[in-house]
Amino acid sequence: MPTKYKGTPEEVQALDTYIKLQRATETSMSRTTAHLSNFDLTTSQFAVLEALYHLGTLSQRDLAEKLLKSTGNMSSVLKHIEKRGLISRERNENDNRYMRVCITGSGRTLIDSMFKEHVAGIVEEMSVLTSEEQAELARLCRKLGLRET
Amino acid sequence: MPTKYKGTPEEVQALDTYIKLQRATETSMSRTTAHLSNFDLTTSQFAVLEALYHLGTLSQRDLAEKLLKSTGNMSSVLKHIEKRGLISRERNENDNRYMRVCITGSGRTLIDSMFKEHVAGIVEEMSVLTSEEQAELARLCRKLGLRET
DNA sequence: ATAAAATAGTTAAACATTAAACGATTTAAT
DNA sequence: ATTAAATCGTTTAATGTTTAACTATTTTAT
Repeated sequence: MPTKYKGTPEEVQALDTYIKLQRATETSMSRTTAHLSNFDLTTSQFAVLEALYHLGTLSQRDLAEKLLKSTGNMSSVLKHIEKRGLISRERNENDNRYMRVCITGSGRTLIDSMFKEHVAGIVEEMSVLTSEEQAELARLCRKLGLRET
Repeated sequence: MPTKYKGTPEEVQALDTYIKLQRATETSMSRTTAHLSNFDLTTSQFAVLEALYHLGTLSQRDLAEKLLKSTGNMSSVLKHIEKRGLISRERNENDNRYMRVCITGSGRTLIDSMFKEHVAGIVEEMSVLTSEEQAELARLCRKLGLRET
């Protein structure tokens, strides 16, 4: 998907890499999250449940930081999965500003029932790349995302 | 950001690569589109304008395919930038099902005024990678996105 | 101790996004 | 020619998302 933009070779390469990164990520994420609708989960809801499942109780602030989302977004997403009984919330007794967000038994059961399938989809998605290519892609992403060595 | 998941080495590497790809893309896209708010443009609105600017008149269906979005989404995004006078729409005379979406003079002027800055931001973002690294990242993304050699 | 600053979470407004139902138009099948 | 199927765009419902204003709580400065 080379851009139509006429620029210096440096600009053309940066734009080309940029758009390919964007497209590949979009399509990869789309393919690997399509099955979530079978469990009536949105990608955001799944991300929250998965974080709580693997990391344990977190505050909404910590969740927002882990997931790169705003606190307002957390309020909204948590409201839905709380209503469905997949998570529970209570005030932190030591500091009443904080909420302690926990995954419930029901939420844990749901993740238990589908996480293997989820991982299998990701392994399948990544299997077009060799182990060495995956390592190199991870390295380049780390360098790009952190903007540091 | 290695996952907590205990799996086979293949699973661990796939998950690690997957999450790094997702995070790097999110942060890169976030950094390179932050300036759009200076022009009262959302990323979706900018994507539409940029496509029309560089590709010329397109139908809403074609726009949706280029941008990997639904036709319902196109209806919504186009409504906003049409109201603002940045694009115009008319029915295709040969086939009345189609809309012909054009960027207006006003829309063109807006993109003219900020596209160089946009490109500069992307070049700056990508500049943490050498030219060879960018080429390799593009290659890996192409392979991953298309799921073909 | 008290006032100011900082922090956590909620809410509202605005826009994005999709799926599904829908109406309008065109094409294909017979 | 008529019917059936396909295609394009719109709308609605539901959810996601951010920013900014807001409340409540805690911490800091004096």
